[in-house]
Amino acid sequence: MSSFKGQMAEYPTISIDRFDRENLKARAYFLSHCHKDHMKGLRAPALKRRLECSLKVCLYCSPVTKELLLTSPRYRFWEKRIISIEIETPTQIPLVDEASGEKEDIVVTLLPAGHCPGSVMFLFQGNNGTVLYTGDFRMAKGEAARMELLHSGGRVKDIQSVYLDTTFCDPKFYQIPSREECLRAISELVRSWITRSPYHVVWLNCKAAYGYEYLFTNLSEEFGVQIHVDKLDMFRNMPDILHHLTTDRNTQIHACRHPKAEEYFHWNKLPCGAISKNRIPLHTISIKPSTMWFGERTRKTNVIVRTGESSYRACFSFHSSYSEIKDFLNYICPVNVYPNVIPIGTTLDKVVEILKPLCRSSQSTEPKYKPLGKLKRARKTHLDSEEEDDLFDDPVPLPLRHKAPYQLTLHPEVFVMTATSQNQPEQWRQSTGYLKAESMQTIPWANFVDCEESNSESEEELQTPASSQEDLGAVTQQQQKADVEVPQWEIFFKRNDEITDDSLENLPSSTEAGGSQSPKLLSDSDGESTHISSQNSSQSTHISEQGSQGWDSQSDTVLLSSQERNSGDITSLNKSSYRPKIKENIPASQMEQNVLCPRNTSSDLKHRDQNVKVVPSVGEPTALSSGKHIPQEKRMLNLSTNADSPSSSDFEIPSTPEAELPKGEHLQYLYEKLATGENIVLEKRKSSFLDT
DNA sequence: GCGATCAGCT
DNA sequence: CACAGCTGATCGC
Repeated sequence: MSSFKGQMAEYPTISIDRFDRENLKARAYFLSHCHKDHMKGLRAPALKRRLECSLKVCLYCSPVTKELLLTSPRYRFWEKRIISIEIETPTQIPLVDEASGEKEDIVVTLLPAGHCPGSVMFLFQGNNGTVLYTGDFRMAKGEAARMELLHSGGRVKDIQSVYLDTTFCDPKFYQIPSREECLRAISELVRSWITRSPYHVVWLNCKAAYGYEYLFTNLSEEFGVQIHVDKLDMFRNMPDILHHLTTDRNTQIHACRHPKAEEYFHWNKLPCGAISKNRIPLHTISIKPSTMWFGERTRKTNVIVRTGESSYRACFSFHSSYSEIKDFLNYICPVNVYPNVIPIGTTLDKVVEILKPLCRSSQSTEPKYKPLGKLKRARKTHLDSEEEDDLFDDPVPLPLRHKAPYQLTLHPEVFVMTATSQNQPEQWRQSTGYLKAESMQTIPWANFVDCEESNSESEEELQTPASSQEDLGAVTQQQQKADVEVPQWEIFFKRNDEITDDSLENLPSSTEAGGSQSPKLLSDSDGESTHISSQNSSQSTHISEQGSQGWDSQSDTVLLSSQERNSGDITSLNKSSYRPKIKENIPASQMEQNVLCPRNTSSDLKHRDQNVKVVPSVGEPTALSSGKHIPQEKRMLNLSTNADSPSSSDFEIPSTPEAELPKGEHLQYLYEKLATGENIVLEKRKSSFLDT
């Protein structure tokens, strides 16, 4: 639960994720995602009054967050005051004190946070330095290195402070199984059940919160059935989610809810009341997504745990694990870090004690070595100087700014005038790291999941199902093709530890992985659940059978490697495909928007290499960022036919660092590619614009 | 009646 | 396991 008070030391005139008390006088508001604990005061009378008395104060958030927020009537009054900002698009925002007229500008960039639909981190750049507010986030190891806008001139930006999601910043949460690992396990459990008969149904016992959508969409995609939910109104403009959901109870996968759901389930009744189909009783299992973790010295265990005859708990986390948090912070290496969350059972001091050593101030004055090239951290950089670095002044060839961001200036008054078009963006960039199952499997040898799950009921499905192997093959090909077309520039950001970790050496061959070496993902635990968090006894019984097998029998490092091995998957998962789209509606306001949003800021900010002199139209800003340049008509076709959203991966997003580790010759090849990468990328960019 | 807060429960 | 959020009780306006 966030204990962030809303204000950052560097920019106290803006408020983020808190809207009460001192935040009532903020010059601008920011909402990182649509979870209630980040919306405190957002619909309180005090803020409502503030809004009525002010002409300029606005709320800034991602397009998806805006849509979700405005779905609720209680927040409708914000409608004219919300300005959505495209992901990864540095945007200048005026901060005006309406009493004095005093004004300063700040540039904000929204970065996908992987927490729930629409969730973002905010990167602020202004006169008081660059700061990053993470909101709630889940980022896999190595993922920060692939966020282009965290970099400048080939290096990590000089970030003064990070306001960090420390929900799991405790060594006991050392590892949380990767998203795709969990998804795969759940998927296999679902498969093992619903393929038995049309009367075998699964109830996903999810909490009332955004964040499970990628589970729904992936299961729906995989099994070709829609997920039954209570409400889908909020997704009406996000076909990629909407098409996987239904309010029709006649489906084999349910995620509906009811206050007495548990009681219902006890009587074999679904929360929606369904109990039979064609007068034949349903056979139901429940799967409850829960956070499971593994301490540093805890052996890996199952991702799915059986908690009753028909009840399962499946690993699922919206937040980064301890090691993911540390990896992230270590990479960013800010001067200061401020925890947003003090997990119960720990203290601010303890959290800071963990995090401080990863910050610059506590490290040697020598710049930290990063394989990327030399660091130029020593110098205090401001917006200007920071962005002025020559693209090629580093020893290693540097990538282009592939995602050359647009720079917009948003003025509230402009927004009001363009509210109509703002409300109907035609294509959204999903701000969360959502994924399709296929997209996880980008690298052939990274694909064996260290864990296969088997239904304890009987069938030992240790082998990767044929279907997923086929998927894998297809994706792999695609990815390899992408590798050729797109410089995998992030390899230059690869850290030493990533390269030298044991993920390569210990990576089982595919046959190994598919065979006896696969640990179980599932275990019976009827009633007890301590085996997951504890490092002891009861767990070891589950582990022991794994302990005699291959890498699982190795020590802690191997345990960790299972996570690392998968982290790349996470990335591709996060980045690749989940892009809810707003239905197309590109009105004349497109032009209007171009007129109303003068691109007058690039010069101010000297984002030299990011300085694209085109303002995206409201409806079509992301052809570039989504890495696709499908003619508009085609895209519309896509929308109207199938949500089979172009599992379009971000063309510039590589897959896993671990998975991606190229062999020597491949590396050489990539370097060569990089040298010529500019043209490729520029062409893509241009064609994107042309498409609009 | 509404909001804020807290306990209880998932 | 913790999370996110609901319900219901209580209190104050």
